[in-house]
Amino acid sequence: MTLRLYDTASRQTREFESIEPGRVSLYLCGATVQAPPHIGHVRSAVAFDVLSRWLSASGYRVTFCRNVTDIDDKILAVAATSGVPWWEISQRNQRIFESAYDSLGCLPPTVEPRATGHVPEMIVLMRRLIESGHAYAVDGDVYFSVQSFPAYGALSGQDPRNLQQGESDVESKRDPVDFALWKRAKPGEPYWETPWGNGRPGWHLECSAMATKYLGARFDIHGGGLDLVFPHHENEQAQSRSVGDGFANFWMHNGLVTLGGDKMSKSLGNTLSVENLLEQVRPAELRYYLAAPHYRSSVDFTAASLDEAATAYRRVEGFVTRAVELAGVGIPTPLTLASFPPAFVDAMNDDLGVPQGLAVLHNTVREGNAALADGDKVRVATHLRHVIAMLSVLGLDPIADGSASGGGGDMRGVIDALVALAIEQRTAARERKDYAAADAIRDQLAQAGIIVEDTAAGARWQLRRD
RNA sequence: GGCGGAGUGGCCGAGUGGCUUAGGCAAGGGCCUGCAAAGCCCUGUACGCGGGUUCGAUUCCCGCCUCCGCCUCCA
Repeated sequence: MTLRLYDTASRQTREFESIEPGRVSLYLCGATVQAPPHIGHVRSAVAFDVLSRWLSASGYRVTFCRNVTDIDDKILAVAATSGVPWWEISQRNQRIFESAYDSLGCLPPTVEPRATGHVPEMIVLMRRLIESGHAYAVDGDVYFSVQSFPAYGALSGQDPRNLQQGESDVESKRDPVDFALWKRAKPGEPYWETPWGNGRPGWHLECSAMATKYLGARFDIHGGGLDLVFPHHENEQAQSRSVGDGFANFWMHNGLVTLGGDKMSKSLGNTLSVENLLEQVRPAELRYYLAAPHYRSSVDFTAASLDEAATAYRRVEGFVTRAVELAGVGIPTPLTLASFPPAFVDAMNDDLGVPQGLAVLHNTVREGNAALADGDKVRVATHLRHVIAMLSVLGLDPIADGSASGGGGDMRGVIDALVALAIEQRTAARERKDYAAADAIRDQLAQAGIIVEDTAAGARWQLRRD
């Protein structure tokens, strides 16, 4: 089976064929850096990171562009109320976003353009739009004329005539459904010079300009959260296609994270910050939680389901830890489709069927654990390779996390020696059947956060993970 | 009002016109263990409601109920 992906525009799962053989161009709407990331932001990042990893494993060279919206109304509003310059707000939050992406194992995009760095490209696009009659300038504002583009609404299934009232400051628009490409600067606001006056980029325009600059007039996949389909993506497509650019071939949208059934968003004030969640679980556990449900389904966050995901991940991690102890780590090779169990490949090729893929993963772990119990090194190694490959596509790597070596970081050597001493005494106690003494040692170690387990090959230990 | 999505066993979460009817978590039983832990084995027959099509529907069709998203900034 070859890769099939759900395309929002055609409302069906279609066979994926890249425009250029062996290469995939992917654009993802990143964040408006008005505040630190919440769990919904990173869910989107994780979903498209998995896509990007799967495309790579499938043999494509992926050019991944994820933008940063570093100027917009919200950022200016934060700046105004806090007294901090807008560029400091953007830059600070962008750094926090990047460190969140990083800690969750999202590979850095090929390019991460910022809106304010691409004003010349936006001016070029606006000029093309105005000259072709698809846009008009009024007193420094520039608007897109929706009526000039008959295909408007095709992506989202919206009929412009049925839209409820649009933006409030409509007096200068020719038609209420027209949207701003460029916004005139109000007194005291930052601005860039254009032939139509001083102002700043509209949100929709910047994505068209940046996607086209880095990926070309026509590219393979455009992604984002489901809440961006209308109006943002509809508008991007209208801007680019009305001047003859092919724009995105596939539109992919991840489902939203809800809290108590309601969408999590800044405007509702019900966000859960990544920072906060990472106080409750380790990054890999949060990553597992976010990656496990299908990317298009919505996820209703509860602390219990996050916990459950963490437990499930530890089961997999436990296998990797024990398997590495027995079989060692093989030399890492680049992933190809041959690196995975065929059932996993089928699952992923079917619109990134991570849930079914996880079923394969857990079955492989169970077989691996059985092989471990048999002390069958060859079978253990085979299953370990598969498990590591599957985890890698999901952006999870217990070995690099240090978990597979029991944790402890730089102090590992010291701790190892100390614990070995205690375990030696406990083993001696067990041999003379002084179980009270043996259990006392185990309890004391447990209080120090060290879990001791007896196995056929002797006692092993690891740091408690909670 | 318009457009779209969802309701699955105690919970999370896939999927399918019938075939061994995912997977995880939790629970109970068993094996292993000095006892644990981890692991392995076994158990659990669910698909919002009402009709219809069919030999047979959770899966298709119709109606209904409930919930969510978008139509304004939003991953």
